[in-house]
Amino acid sequence: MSKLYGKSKREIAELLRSKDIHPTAQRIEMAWCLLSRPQHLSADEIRLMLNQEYEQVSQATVYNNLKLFAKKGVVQELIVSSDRIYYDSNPNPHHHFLDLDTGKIEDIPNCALQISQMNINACIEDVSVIVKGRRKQLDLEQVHP
Amino acid sequence: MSKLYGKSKREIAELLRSKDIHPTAQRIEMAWCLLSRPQHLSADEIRLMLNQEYEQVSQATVYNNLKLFAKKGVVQELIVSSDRIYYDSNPNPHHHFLDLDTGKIEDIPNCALQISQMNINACIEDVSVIVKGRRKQLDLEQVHP
DNA sequence: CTGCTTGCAAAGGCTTTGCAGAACA
DNA sequence: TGTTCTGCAAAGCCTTTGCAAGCAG
Repeated sequence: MSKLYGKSKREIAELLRSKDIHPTAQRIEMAWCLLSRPQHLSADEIRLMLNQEYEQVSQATVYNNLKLFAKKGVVQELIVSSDRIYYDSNPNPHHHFLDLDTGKIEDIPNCALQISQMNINACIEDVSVIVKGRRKQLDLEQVHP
Repeated sequence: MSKLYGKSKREIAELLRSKDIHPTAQRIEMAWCLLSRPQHLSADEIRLMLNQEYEQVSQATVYNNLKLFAKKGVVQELIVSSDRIYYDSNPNPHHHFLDLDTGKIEDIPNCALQISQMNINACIEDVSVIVKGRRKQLDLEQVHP
């Protein structure tokens, strides 16, 4: 399995093809931007990032392709608040921490959270854990600035 | 601690007062309906239930009071899909199962799901687990009708 | 040439809000 | 009498969709 992040655009095109997605210029830009590192972005954040210098991708295309990416397993839709959908550049199963102070979403490493028991009479397709909290202030200077 | 469900309207009024909510007619109807049993309802489902026979509560009031109930801990906001917010009549911490066939949300008893390990450097305020899956067909007649 | 994509604009759906009138203490 | 609450209508916001034009194989 190749690296997850920091792919070249050529590699991105290949990844898209491998997921049965026709690699158009817009899609390559979007995936390249999203998959540059672990991150959690809304459709609008992605559109703004892409169009900073000049208009590269339209709003409709951003929305449509994000849905497509999620369906094909390139990224993961993340439902943490009711305002908007976030897209997680890590498509593999893992859990999330929402920092209530900053609103930022972070991945929880699988080693940091384990579900020990699950007695549910069903074919389970997905388990998502969302932990909400506030980062501890380890730095005393923040208390006495 | 008194029973959670099936309260009389008088008891509902008392519950609301205990949560620092002025018990108006509309609020009592809403809470009485919601807290009649364990359930997960959207704002619109609640409005429809309340107004089946005659207009009791307006849309704006339903939305405003649900937000108020959630803030005061009478019910719990449930974010499982991006389309709408659900309100859970059980305000205590627990987890949820989403049936992908029916779209119905069910509570997962705490005994059926346990998190064994959680190494997160933060003050945790909430942990929500959403399990998505399909109920197993235990009835063979459904396979050979 | 044909099917897929893009992008604009409009529509859709849920939720929030401004405001006037009603209810209540 | 003053504050709180309700309800109507409109606005807001994110997202989806219809459709014509563009692009690619």
